[in-house]
Amino acid sequence: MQRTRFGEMACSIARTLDVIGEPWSPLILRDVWAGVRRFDHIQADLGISRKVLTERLNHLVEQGVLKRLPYDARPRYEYHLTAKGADLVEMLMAMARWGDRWLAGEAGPPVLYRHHACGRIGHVDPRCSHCGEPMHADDVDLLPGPGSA
Amino acid sequence: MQRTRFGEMACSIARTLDVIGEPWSPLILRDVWAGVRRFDHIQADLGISRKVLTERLNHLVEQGVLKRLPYDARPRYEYHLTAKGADLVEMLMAMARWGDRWLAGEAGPPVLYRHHACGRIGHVDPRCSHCGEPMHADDVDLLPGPGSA
DNA sequence: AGCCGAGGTTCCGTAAGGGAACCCCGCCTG
DNA sequence: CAGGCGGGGTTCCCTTACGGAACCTCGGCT
Repeated sequence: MQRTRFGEMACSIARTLDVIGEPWSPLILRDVWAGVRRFDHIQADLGISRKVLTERLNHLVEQGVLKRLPYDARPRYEYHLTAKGADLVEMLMAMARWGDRWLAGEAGPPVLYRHHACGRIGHVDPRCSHCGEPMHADDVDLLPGPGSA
Repeated sequence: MQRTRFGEMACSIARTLDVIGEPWSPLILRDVWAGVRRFDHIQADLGISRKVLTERLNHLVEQGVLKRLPYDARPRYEYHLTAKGADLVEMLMAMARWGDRWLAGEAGPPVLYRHHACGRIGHVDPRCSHCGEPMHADDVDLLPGPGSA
């Protein structure tokens, strides 16, 4: 999509959208994260058109978020998260958390997250990187940074 | 955009995308969060077409993420975050954090976040809601939840 | 030799974004 | 009280990008 490119804006949210903001991209990343790594499997899981899936995968690989790895002597490939891509997962978990809170119906959340360190079912909780206290909408002031040209 | 509706999927990420996944929507929310609340101001700030801005604002209001408030005796309106919308800000901060880490150039991040509780410049750090330890891509297992029908 | 299956590519029809012009309506000014 | 202004949209047309289905390719298998 996106006729207007966001990447030129002095805004990290806009720049991030330039990488993963196209339709389907977050869901493709979710699939790869969850272990659905092959073209046909992703296509079947999401019901996305093969054309668009090709475009999205290429873009995500170009952006260094996914890498394409052969898994057979034949030309067969799997897509895996790079370190840059794995770092996006916390954003996906924040999205999932919001959906769980505000959009899950009676049935409850469709997916649960078990934390390795404590073994319990939990969710992400955004904390300040300095003091560890909660960091929500009203807990911050926005200031111009060095790259605010 | 989105010809395919994501809302029916048993996935909180997909459902969240149905609310804020259309092009421009996260940037509109960022603007409102940052205090740019009026139609013409948002339009000028983003360079979005007025038609699309109207559509997005209506959708976000319908979804209960924004509310439309009069600010004058004349028919003049401002858009504000609802509680549901304010809760989305942690997702925006996660996006901004990723852009700051991976896409900011030499100049550094365009925006800094000052945390009220400690007064320092920081960023969001995703922590487990139970044990408070870091919660990144490799720190969780995904399990089917009650709403996984 | 012929088939299969993964991973794409091509083609066409339709819907959604971009841009610019236009409209409405309450106030303000002369 | 006529005309202008400014916020907040709406309308129109053009172009681009998605959706879907068909087709292609290449290695291996029977």
